[in-house]
Amino acid sequence: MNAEMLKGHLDNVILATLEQGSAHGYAVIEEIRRRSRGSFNLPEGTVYPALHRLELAGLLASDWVTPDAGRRKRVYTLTPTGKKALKERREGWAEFSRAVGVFLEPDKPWAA
Amino acid sequence: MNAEMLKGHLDNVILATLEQGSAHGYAVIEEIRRRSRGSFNLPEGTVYPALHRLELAGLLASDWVTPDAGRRKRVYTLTPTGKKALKERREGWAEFSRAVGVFLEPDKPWAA
DNA sequence: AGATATAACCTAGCGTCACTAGGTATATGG
DNA sequence: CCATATACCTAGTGACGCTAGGTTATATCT
Repeated sequence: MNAEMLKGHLDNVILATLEQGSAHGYAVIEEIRRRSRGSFNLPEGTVYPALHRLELAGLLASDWVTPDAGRRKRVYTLTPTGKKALKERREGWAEFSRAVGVFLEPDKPWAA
Repeated sequence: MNAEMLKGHLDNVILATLEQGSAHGYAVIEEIRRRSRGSFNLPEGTVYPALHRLELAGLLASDWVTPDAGRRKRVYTLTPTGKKALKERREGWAEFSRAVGVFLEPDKPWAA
């Protein structure tokens, strides 16, 4: 599974991760690795810019949190716009994966 | 369904299209549109460079065909290397779509 | 005859984006 | 003291789908 595949899908994965609850960047990376069972082991240089992009686009909001121990964390939360976007992107993914499946999943009946 | 999604998947779609039989570039475009039921309506500037790329990589071979009427066509055929690559890429797609599904298909049981 | 449309090919340049590689700061365990 | 893990950041690179423009050939409509 090469890295190029993720292009255009990373944002959706991040939004879906934060749908389960707010989290800081590093935790997002770990949660994506966990839920994907290791299929998505994303470097920070991939995720941090994506988070900034999504905040700039208004789909996420962030708050700096200073814990008693350890360094500052930036906690991201899905905005209402982000929730709406996620819903639309789910439909986009459904159409996309269905279409690709026609070509790459020949065992399925719809592969005409 | 935005265009960025296709990145890293177009090659696989093309290989799978030519698995059904050799075809020239323009026909590949039409066949992809047909099989995807219009989801993939790809411009020539997307498909032709991809075909050249795949031939350069040894996954496709091409022959110029001069018909009685009309202009010359370049007919592409899957090479043995291409067939093997397609098989691997099918597995890559299976893993990828499973992993994304965890995030974007919450109705499915595996979405833990 | 001229205009338009479709089939069929091509490529230079653009923008997006995941990734590499490097940096900073805080805490813990050997 | 040094390595490891946590936690953040960004400049630059490379890959690639797409835009926009071009060429050649046949058919159709005015």
